[in-house]
Amino acid sequence: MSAADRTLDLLEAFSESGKPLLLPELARRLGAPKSTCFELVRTLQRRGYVYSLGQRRGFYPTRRWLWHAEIISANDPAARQLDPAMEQLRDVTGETVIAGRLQDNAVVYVAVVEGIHSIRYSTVPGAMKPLHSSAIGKALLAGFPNLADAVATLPLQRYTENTICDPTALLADLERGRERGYFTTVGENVPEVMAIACGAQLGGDPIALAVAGPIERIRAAERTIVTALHASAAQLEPRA
Amino acid sequence: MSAADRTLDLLEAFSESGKPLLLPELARRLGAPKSTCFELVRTLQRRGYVYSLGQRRGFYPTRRWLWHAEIISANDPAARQLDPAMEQLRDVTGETVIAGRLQDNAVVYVAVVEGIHSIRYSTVPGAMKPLHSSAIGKALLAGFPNLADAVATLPLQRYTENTICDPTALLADLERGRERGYFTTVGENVPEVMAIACGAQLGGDPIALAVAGPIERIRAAERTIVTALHASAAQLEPRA
DNA sequence: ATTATAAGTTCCAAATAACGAACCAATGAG
DNA sequence: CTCATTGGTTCGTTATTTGGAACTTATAAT
Repeated sequence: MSAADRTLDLLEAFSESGKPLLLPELARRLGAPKSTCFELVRTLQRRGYVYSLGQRRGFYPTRRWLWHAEIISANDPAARQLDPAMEQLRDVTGETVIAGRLQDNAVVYVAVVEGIHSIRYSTVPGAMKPLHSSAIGKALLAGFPNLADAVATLPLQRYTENTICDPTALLADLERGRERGYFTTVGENVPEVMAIACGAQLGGDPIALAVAGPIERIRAAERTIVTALHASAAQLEPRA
Repeated sequence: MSAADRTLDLLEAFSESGKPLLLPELARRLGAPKSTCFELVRTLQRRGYVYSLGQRRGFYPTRRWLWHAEIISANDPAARQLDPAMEQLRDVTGETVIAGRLQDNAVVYVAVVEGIHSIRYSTVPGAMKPLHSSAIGKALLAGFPNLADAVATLPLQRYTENTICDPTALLADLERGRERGYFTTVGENVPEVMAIACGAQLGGDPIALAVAGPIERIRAAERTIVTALHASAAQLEPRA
């Protein structure tokens, strides 16, 4: 395993633990020997990305990560493309708009623009959702070439009474989505929440856009939302 | 050079460029062969930390960095130690309080608590200052074992008419600071701004605390500020 | 004080990633 | 349409890093 992976593992380990870690504990979390972690920590320390709390009091990442990450995020060209499209979508629908992409057999929300209603679907960038019970997940799944195989390997865990846990039913649902050009979840992941999604391209990578909110409001505006979604998706990749 | 270093180099390269980079350009910035960068980018892409803008349109880091960095920074125990001490210092002095550490022959502000006056020294965490013209820089310099050599290698760039650009004069100033236990700048970096700083330890790493504001106010309160600074510095490292 | 425990550090053989060159493919110019 | 340019990708050898065990040092308990 590469040291780059190790570095990311370390970042995630501290992000998850939320507290300083001692070398053996870090080693346990990274699944690496102490000596390897030692070397890694030493490198990051030399570069000012990790500091020591003192002898036997553990290590912790510095704000240098945040510093660079903020600058990078502020200049993110994807966000520059995405944000206008998503804000327009929010303005047309009034509902929360989400962009998601695939990551390790799950959906990760890469951008969120919250709706205008006080009762609205509320979430954060970075949140992760299962593929089979989120509208974005379905839209992304539908892009798979060998769909049946993909579906067969998914856990299809149940989240609500509406969750589709049967592979055949899920395939049918996806097929229906493909035909009409959009995908929905109706309380399949979070009760009371309905979302409509369609696939899009962001710089070659497949993503999906979704509009989410209370079931009644979304269902009532389904036509409008679908039209707006398709327009936004098309707007994102004008040259594809 | 380790892949961990390479990963940090990449983060910094994107932070500095502020725009997507093509593989050859990235390789140039990292000082590494294309193939190495390719492998690195591929790894980061697989982990969701970098995305491709599309064929020949370059790569860019995702918000996943920000996501983790924010969580980590929110739980930073150094900030937890530092913030109370700095807030207390702010309450006693009424002025802006800064904590800084060394980074690549410069001071970087790691934490800032702004003062209560409407006319006050105002800055942000992450700001960088030269060693020879900032109070924090002087306090950190004074911790160097071979001080004369260190001073000799510094550029000593002029910022204001008060900036000390002569190595001998700077050494004398530092020596005076060592004797009395605190360091000052009086309009040497920013006109009208005076700061008083002293060294401290934060988990073994040397840092410095400073109180900064308009020259007259700081000078008038010099005694009070120095006492409060020493108390805070001692409070930070109770067991050193 | 003494000892036990566990963190931090070093070392060397074995595994792995880095490097450079060569190759493929997409864009843009003529 | 063809060709030149250049970004992206692969491959095998070389050099590094990794990983286990052994060692040192600091804390905690007796």
